[in-house]
Amino acid sequence: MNVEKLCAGCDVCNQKSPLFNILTNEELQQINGERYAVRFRAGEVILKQGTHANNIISVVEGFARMYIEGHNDRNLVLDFIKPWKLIGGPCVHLQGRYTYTVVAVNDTLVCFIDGENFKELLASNHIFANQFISLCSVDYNRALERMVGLSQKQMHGRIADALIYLVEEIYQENVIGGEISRQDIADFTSMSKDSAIRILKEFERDGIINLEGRNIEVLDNNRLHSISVKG
Amino acid sequence: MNVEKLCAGCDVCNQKSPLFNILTNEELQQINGERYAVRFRAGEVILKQGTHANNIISVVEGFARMYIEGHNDRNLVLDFIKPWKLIGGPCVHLQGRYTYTVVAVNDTLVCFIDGENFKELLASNHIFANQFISLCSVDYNRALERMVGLSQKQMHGRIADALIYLVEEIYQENVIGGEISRQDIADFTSMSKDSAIRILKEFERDGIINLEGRNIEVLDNNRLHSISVKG
DNA sequence: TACAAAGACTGACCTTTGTCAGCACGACTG
DNA sequence: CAGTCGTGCTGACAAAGGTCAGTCTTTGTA
Repeated sequence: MNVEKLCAGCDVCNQKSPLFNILTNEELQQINGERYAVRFRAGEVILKQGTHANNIISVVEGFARMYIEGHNDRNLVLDFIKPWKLIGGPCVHLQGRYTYTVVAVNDTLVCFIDGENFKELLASNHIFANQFISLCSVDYNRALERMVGLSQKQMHGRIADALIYLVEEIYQENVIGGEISRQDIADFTSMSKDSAIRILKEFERDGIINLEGRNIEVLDNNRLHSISVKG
Repeated sequence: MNVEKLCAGCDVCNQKSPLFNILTNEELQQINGERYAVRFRAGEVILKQGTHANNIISVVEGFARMYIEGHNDRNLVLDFIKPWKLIGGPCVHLQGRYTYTVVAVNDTLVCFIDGENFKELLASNHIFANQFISLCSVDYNRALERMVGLSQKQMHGRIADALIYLVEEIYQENVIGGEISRQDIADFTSMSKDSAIRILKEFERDGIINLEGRNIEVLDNNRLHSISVKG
């Protein structure tokens, strides 16, 4: 596969990635060295839980799902991934295995950045390191927040949280697209698929959302927020 | 209060803290500058969720509980804190508010390190920064693991996980001491106090543990692990 | 010493959530 | 065109877990 076709090189491409914005051309070439880009088709595994964490990946185009393969064949969806999400930092840093799997939902273009190169860059540029720590901190705080939500809210609140997150953070419009299945929503909110469907239908009957095939249109954002708070 | 009585200064004291081990005396004086130590009595709030995150705290002596104040007056215990745990990194880095509360369980001696000094040290010593990122990564991966456990395992598995963690990581002996109440265990495993008591009693009847007042003695570690895996 | 206040414990009951079986519908495929 | 596979959807039922009221211990304290 011709990598150059996919990506012109970090010094051009990464102007778009906010984290890489501050780097000089020399620094970009440092991570560009062993970098390679791969295009994944929908459904393909980008990164597999349990494999050795050699690379930090940067999502350039497309849409993916990041989840933990948990107990009793159940998955816990951690996040839905858009550009320019950086994945794998913590695992690479511990020189361990990836603790989650990432799968392409749509066709997705991904850059694999060598973990050691990335670490060297962190060591040589402390502003970059500082920004990386901030990114990790955001992820950490979000994980704590979800931990509380998943363990303390009941189904209505969890579904409301999921819809709010998808609408406000991921889609940034009122319609959640057909890429996301009912099973995805169930795995994101940690409930059975049947229960997720039931709650969605209930929300539809109450005029909070509108279901058209797989699409979910949010009609009453305020009510959703109030359900989220009530738990 | 005379701080010097509590702590002789970082250049002496922090030989014990693994993270601060690698620092030179000059670097230690840099964080020692605005550092102060405070002794908390059992039950006192060391750090309150929602207050401005100015300090990174390092627990020097004692035992504390770190929890999130969640929904419907329920708490989620994130961790039990021994020396030399460092707390507050992510929150300080985002220049935000603390997202959790830390309360002394026993009398506890704590060092408050100025967040800005700490960040400067991270910027000037990349080995230190690297170790700090590793610490954060461990916390992050642990949070993910707990997220899966709390949301996918049922009560027996969650109690087993809690007991294993307390015995192997916190107490490092077979007896979990009376500092930890049934409510703490309930808040750590995200269930009601009554349910936690029920499961503990059941484990006692099955000969897996022995309850003597508040103390919990683990008799059959293997069975505990097998319950943890089964979910 | 006696009383009060916490915390541990138990049983009965109720709510939430999962499971399972079955149907409907659209998208492939032989 | 028929078949089948994946997914959405529904109702009946079962299991898990929370709530509540009340009792029993322990501990601290006047």
